[in-house]
Amino acid sequence: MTDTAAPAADLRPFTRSLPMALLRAREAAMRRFRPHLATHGLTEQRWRVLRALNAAGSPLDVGEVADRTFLLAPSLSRILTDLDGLGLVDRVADAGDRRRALLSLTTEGRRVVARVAPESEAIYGQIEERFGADRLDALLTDLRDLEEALDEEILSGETLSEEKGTPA
Amino acid sequence: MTDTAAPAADLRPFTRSLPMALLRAREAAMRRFRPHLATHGLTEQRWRVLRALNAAGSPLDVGEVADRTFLLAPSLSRILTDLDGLGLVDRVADAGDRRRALLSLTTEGRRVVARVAPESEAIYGQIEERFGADRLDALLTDLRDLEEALDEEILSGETLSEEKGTPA
DNA sequence: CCCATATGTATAACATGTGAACTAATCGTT
DNA sequence: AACGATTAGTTCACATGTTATACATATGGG
Repeated sequence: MTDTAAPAADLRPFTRSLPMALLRAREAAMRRFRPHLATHGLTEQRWRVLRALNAAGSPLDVGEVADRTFLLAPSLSRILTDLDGLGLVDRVADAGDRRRALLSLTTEGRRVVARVAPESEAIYGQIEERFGADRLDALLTDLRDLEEALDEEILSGETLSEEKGTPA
Repeated sequence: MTDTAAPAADLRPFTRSLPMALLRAREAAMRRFRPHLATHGLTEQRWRVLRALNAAGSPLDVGEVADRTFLLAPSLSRILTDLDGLGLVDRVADAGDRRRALLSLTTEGRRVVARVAPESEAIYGQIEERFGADRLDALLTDLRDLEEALDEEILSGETLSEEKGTPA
């Protein structure tokens, strides 16, 4: 009695679902990076943290790193404990605001980045080659546009009551 | 000692990283769906399983559902236990091949799909409206192309110099 | 000063992602 | 029929995602 054939509702097939398409494309890309990172004992997320600190050059607080790596605070908190334990990242309390923890790469952390970066960029080069560098560039622009379009005013009519209140 | 300013390596900034762009765009989309699904006690992944079974109309085995929902076997196994426990999905052993478990929606499962589908499609309509239906269509095509380009010969090729250095 | 509130970060609890090992059933060969 | 190899699914172990909550320090009135 549970295997009748009539669908209960009309739903867009997965092949036309944006979240599924984004997930699949991302997974196709990550399948190329993950084995490489794994040989260096890194996960994708740990690598994102190392990259962010490397690019910054100067210490960042946890919130900054969360924004730049697009990691949620609980995940980042665990990852920092791990990277600290591995001796790749240094955590020191901010002297001016002791709620903040300032993060920086250790010497060993920089060494790991220097070792992983070239091959990581090489893999990226392969992706550019396969899909076309110009087309990839256009895709990145589209994705950025999409993100901006979707991030605006996320719930219809819910908030935005913070406006100046001046009657129309 | 750990806060010198010179980056250890040249790395593409996150703003030009394909995996990050895909992740951010997907998250922007999912932020719109998640609250809706949560009000029905559904996670994104459970909803994908219900959709797949609904679209199929006839029972599917676990492997088929894994392929269609793009879920890995361990995740799907747990999710099926949950959906079974919730009374939304039925699991019966295949008579012809007793390794297989045949999955179908229960009556209650179909009821949930019928309840969730309309609003889910409405949210999708909002996304189309914001980004442009035609542009979204083109994006889906690009993403499909990208996936195909990256999935080719990744298993057999071993194109990358697989240096067997000792894992750090 | 004292307190209420806000902010930065961490922890808890549960669900999923990921790679590996495991179990049970089937298949192909002999 | 026996047996090794395959296949479908599950389970394990650990890392991350997601939401809610806790905790500490800062900040802004009274």
